Amino acid sequence: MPELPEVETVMRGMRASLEGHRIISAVVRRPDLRWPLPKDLTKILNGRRIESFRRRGKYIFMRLSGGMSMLLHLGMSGRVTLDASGEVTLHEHVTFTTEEGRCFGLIDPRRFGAIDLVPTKEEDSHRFVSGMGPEPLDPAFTAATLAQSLAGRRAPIKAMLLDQRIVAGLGNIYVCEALFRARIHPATPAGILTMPAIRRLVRAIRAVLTEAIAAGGSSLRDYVQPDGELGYFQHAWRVYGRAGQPCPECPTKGQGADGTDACPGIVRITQSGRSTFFCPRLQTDPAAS
DNA sequence: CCCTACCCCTGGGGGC
DNA sequence: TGCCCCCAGGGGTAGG
Repeated sequence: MPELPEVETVMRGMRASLEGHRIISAVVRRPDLRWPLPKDLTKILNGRRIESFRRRGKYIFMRLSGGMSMLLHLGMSGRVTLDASGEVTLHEHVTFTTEEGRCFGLIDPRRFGAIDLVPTKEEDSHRFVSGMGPEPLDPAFTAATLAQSLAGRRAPIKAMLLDQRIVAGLGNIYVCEALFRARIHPATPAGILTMPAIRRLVRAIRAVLTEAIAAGGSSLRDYVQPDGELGYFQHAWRVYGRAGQPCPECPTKGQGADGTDACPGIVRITQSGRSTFFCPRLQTDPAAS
């Protein structure tokens, strides 16, 4: 679940309360997450100092003393607790304690999340992140590079943007929101997008992610910030989860002298098994005209 | 290579 | 109240 803004928020929360701490215990209650946890996780982590944090796409690297990094992925339902009392809750599969007296744990009911260890020097060649596309908030992510990645592709732009090899960190919510802001129909074959459309798309992706991070992410069923605060970007969604509701940017009702321009409201369709939300009036389908 | 369908897993919500 | 079906933020793999 958590997409880039939520992962960024989680990472910042961890950084604020854990940087500089020394891990003195790691308790594994369930090793069977998306992949089995490293067998000697506890032994390897014990005694290491938490030096810094880094996010790549939807993954968090926690850099530890001794040149070791712990890689963390939250899957669909993953959450990090930062609980000074150390109280363990249901589905808290791993719990760490620091010398400074703080506990942090991974809660993940669906267990699609993952934890792995990698030498810090080899972070970028870890199989989870090698082959990942550019960071969308990095200057290296431009209309030119995105156009190059989309050239010749016939898959819908929605599916392309969910592909982490094209651009890192986007998920279902922010792809829907970015396509709406860019006025692009989600079913448009990626390769036929014009350069102006791709430029709008890059701007829209940057804007929606930046705004969402500033809001502390979107609080969904499972996700809250590590400090327990709620992100509030879900109130800023314009199309996601709003099927049947009026489009926030179309005139309401009875527009145009003959009424032909009326907006039917936000529509939900299914693309490769996942829900897509869009405004059929503003996000025009090139195949329909 | 490209693309779709399906699978992993648990829980919440709506309809009956 | 209970049950059953659908749905959910991700992503890897198998197969056409």
